Amino acid sequence: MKTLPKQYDPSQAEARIYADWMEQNLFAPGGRESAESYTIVIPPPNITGQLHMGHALDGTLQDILIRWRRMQGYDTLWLPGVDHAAIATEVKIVAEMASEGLTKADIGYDAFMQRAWRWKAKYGGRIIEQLKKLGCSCDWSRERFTMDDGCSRAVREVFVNLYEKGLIYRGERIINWCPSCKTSLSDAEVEHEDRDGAFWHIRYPFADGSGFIEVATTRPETMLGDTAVAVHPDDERYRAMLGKTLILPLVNREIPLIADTYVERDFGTGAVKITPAHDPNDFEVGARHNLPIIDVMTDDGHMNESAGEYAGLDRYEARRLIVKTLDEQGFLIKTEPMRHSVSTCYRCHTVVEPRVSLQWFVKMKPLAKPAIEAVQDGTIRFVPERFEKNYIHWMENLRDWCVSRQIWWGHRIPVWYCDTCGETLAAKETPDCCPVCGGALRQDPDTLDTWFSSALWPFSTLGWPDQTADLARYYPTNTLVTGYDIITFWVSRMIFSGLEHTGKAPFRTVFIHGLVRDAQGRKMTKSLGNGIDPLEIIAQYGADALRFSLATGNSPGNDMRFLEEKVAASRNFANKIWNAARFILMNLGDSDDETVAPLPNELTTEDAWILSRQNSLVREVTENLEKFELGVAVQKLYDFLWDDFCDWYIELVKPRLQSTDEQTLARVRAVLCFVMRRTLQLLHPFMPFLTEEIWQSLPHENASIMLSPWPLYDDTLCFPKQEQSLAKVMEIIRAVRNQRAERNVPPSKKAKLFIQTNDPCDIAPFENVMRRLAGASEVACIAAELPEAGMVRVFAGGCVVFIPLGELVDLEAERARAQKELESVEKQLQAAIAKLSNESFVSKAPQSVVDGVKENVQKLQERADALRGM
RNA sequence: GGGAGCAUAGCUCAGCUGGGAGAGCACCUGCCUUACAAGCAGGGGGUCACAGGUUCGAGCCCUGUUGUUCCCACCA
Repeated sequence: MKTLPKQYDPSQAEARIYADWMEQNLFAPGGRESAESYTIVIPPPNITGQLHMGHALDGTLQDILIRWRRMQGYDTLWLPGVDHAAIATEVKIVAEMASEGLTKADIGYDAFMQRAWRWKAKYGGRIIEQLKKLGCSCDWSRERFTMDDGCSRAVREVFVNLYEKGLIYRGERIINWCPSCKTSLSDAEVEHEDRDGAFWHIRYPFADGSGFIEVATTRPETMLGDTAVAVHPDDERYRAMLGKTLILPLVNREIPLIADTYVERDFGTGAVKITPAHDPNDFEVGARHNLPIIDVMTDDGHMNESAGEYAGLDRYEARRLIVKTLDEQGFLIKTEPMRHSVSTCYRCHTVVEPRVSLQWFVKMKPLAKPAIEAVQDGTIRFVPERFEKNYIHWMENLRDWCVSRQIWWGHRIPVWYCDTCGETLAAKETPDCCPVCGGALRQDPDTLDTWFSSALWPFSTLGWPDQTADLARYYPTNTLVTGYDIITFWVSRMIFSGLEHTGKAPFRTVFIHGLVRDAQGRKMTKSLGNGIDPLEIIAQYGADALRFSLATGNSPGNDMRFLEEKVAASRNFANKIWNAARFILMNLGDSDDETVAPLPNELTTEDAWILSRQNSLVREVTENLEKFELGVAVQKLYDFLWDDFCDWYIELVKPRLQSTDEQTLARVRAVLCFVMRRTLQLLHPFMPFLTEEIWQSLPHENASIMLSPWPLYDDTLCFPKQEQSLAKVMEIIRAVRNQRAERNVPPSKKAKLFIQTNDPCDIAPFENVMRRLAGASEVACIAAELPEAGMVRVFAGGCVVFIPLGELVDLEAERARAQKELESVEKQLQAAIAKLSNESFVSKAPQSVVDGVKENVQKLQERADALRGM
């Protein structure tokens, strides 16, 4: 006889089991040529640090899906990898260098890149190890990196293709500039937050001395770059002044007063200073009016030489000084406090500075159209559906995508310039010399937005642009699992990229989950220091417990709070299953160790009951998984295992396990093992380690539970009649327990049970069970009511149960209790009768509902009659 | 300025296409009943935010209100 320790110890089991899976190469697809494929590509974690709880959730959900599909027989591929996370990583490396007193300029490009690759090796590797600890069954042989050779090739291919189609262009535009990261950002990479600021009203005098015009601004330092003031053409207040010239205070530059419909008459003073170099709207106004563009800032947020005496000052210092000077010179009219939106960098949260510069852009309109259609026509489906609206709205309002970045860590833009003849060349392979004049070439120094390569992830990782076997087999992928926070960054770009470059949508379903928050509902962030390390949780409670608690009570698209108590509860659940397995093992005969016994031909009521319940469970869990209702599925598994199987079935079966009859024993053992095995299979995607560990201990056919087939609903295991019978028995036991507990009857004190029933055959086989579970000394089925007084009388399962509890029975109290119960029953009865006498209810409600009420009336009636008899 | 989510037991949350208000934790009572005290049995606790509406019937559908969170948006 095998035995297991009393408590499940994940820390000793998990590493061993994972190593075993790897040894047997169970994660890689293949060997199922005739099967349909099922593919998930991992949202590649950034190499900036380590796994956080969000990754743990993301990984758990993917692993549940992939393990389930694998057991269903699909040829499953879960393709892992990590993302170079251009800006984020560069910022980290620069910070690390700063702590050593070094800068990028100090060490130069090559040394910096070496350092970055070392960083990648270290942190990329760490993240992979963490995913393994979680139990993720990725095909590690296909692990990819967004900057590996294959992905880099795909990036060049895409860039050049887009360039040749005219969908990528270089132009001088106003873009978002992060003065801290010193690079351009795309619109998506800018966050907006409301901050308290001020609205400064400034006097701009006319050159001819005929007074002044009042402008209001939140960023006075940009006035140094003003090249006009604009008013609305129909604004009566200013119409007469149009065409006049103003003198820009502090700078003494002459600038025109122009008219443009962009100006809102009701806002501020109705007169707007126009700074084409530092405001996107002003840039457009400037373009319409041919205004000069005067850039007054440097790339790190300081004032440049065009700022005259303010040159060299930080932009905020310059702001203070300018306001002060304006005030001193009488130009400042007033300062009103104003809360307004400022744009910040999504990586470092520095206030972004709009800036005119030469950048590469992807033309979005033509790419967005098919990407919108693919979602509208259902080619791609979001779960939950509501995110489709988000996505479509965003795609419909896209501006061109600024893809060039002024940082080193990333994909170099595959464009070369010939300084000799001025040729610009976009090429997939690095050219030797200018194809036009043979002169020397200089590659564009910029790199690409990190999302440019992530956008290609579903196909670049499968070998594209080559038509590889993997690409043919596993692309398009099936399910993309990710958080709603990167729909715009990533999901949308994968969709239009997939459609444009492969002609196919990259995935069928986008399964969206929410954020994992802390116990107070706050986002877990480094600055708050409220992050919880998944590895510590795993070390303490086990990966299964973590996975289980992340899956439980989590509904698609909704945020969840992380509570350690929940993990503890999951750990308890794991231990519960462990002990159920222990119990089964203890009761197996020596010969049962290795052989899987078939289900017996003859089933007892409780056998049929548990098999039937489980059969329903199989159907429901499968349906829930198909609908991505993972949280519902896992709850059902919990309820079945703990309540039905442990609390009832195992208890019901204990008397039979005392039997000395080999056949009886064999039958119970077979059912126990069968149910346990099948439930483990259903649970395996959620708790892979524990289920494998137990699977190995029990008689089993497949070498690993991973190789076992997903259970199927089985018509021959459906026993509604036995389910009903057992429900009746359970109800009786519960009612008796309740009465005993209410009266504080000590467990040692047994009492005889008289059960008045029309179907004694349903009850008789459970005499032993009732002795154990209901404190019965013996059980007698009777046909008619017992005339004797001094008994507790309860109604349960359509029966009346009489319990002689001797001196514990207080007749008066019994009568009072009966009276109270009668009142309640009559109330219910009246409500039910009223329902039935409602003509429209009877005619309009479904028959099954009406029948249910009728049945209920019958029961209540019987019960009321009996109660009146007391 | 648009759009979305959430509001259910003391806490954290489930609740699929309308018909029984639920789970875990916490709380109270009694149990070391030879699988499990990380356990067993029993129990208390909810006008399902508010107000209308649709329906035989609403936590669920519709409208509005309040509170809250988030996304999008170039009003200086």
